[in-house]
Amino acid sequence: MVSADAITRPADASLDREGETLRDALTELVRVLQFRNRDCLCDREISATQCHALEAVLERGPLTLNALSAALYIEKSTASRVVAGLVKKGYVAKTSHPRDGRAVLLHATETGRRFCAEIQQDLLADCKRLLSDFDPEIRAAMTALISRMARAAAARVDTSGGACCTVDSV
Amino acid sequence: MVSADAITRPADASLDREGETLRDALTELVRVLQFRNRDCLCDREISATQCHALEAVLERGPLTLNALSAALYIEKSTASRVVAGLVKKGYVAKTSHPRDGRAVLLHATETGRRFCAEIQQDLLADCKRLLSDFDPEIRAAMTALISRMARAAAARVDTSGGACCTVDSV
DNA sequence: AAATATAGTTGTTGTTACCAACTATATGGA
DNA sequence: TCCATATAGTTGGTAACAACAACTATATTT
Repeated sequence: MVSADAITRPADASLDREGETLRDALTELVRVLQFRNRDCLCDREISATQCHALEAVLERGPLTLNALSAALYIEKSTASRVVAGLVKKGYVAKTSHPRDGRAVLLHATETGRRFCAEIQQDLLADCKRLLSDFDPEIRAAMTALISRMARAAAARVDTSGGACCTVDSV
Repeated sequence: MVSADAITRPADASLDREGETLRDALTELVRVLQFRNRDCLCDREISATQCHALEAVLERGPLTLNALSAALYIEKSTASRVVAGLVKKGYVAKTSHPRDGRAVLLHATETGRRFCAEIQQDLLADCKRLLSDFDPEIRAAMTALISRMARAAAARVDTSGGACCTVDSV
């Protein structure tokens, strides 16, 4: 359906069409995944943001709060409270920074590590189910590309402190 | 549903690996897009959810509140308040349902339509910029995949009105 | 040593989202 | 017909998330 036709057409037309498809699909996907995350996580009494924070702490080693807030694109005050929740649940521990008395270093606890692994396992199963519909070669290319897309999208985001514009509520 | 042994999977290891990549990329993508949406929309003093609701009303014609909440996977009370915001801003109008005195029909106003088109245009530009980095054939495959993924993910979500903790799909 | 900058915390507000309780209309059965 | 039950939306209450602002405590620079 897309193969020969798309190539003979002007690149612009297919880009337009694909852009629309992508936009709509991404909109829907984000919405669905938000929902799925809520659904999957609330069982375990952890929120999506807390889960992201836990993952970030695990993946990127000991982190300061500032680094975490940058990684999640959220304000440091939000990060502070999210982390407070994780600490209360025993998934994350704070230690003081060896070289900076103001700063805090966040570590995942062993419980936190196991807990996160469980969740990751579930999400992995979900992703594998999704992927298993596709041919192996295509699958590999596509995952690589989505990954690249995520990075590209991330790169374009202005992470300057999660600053928004005027939040003038109507 | 097809049981695992009914299908011969030649590349289980690669599926594992790709599943992980996909999971991580999706996590990041969702986060980035949430942020982008916030950032892009707050300019215009509309929230992501309100925007989704407006889109849904536009795309699916006159909708009842129940239908809207199903489309967005949110509780009807949430939908009610989100719509209240849109009505206050003049983007959506309520009319009474011709055949059901309890129900309400939601229409987008002309202002709402134009407003949504603007936003969609911006997001489209964004998606096109993203896509333009890739080769046309790959691009097409990628959009198709994301589109399909969104549908697949949506299909697996329990849309029974935003109910939480109904994880049967693991 | 004083001024300035930075890391986190806390106060406050607004949105989103849930569940529960409620009102008003519809529908089905006795 | 009339009452019971179901359904469509709204409102109350609560909690999480996320923003900005103001604050404390430590670092750094002048």
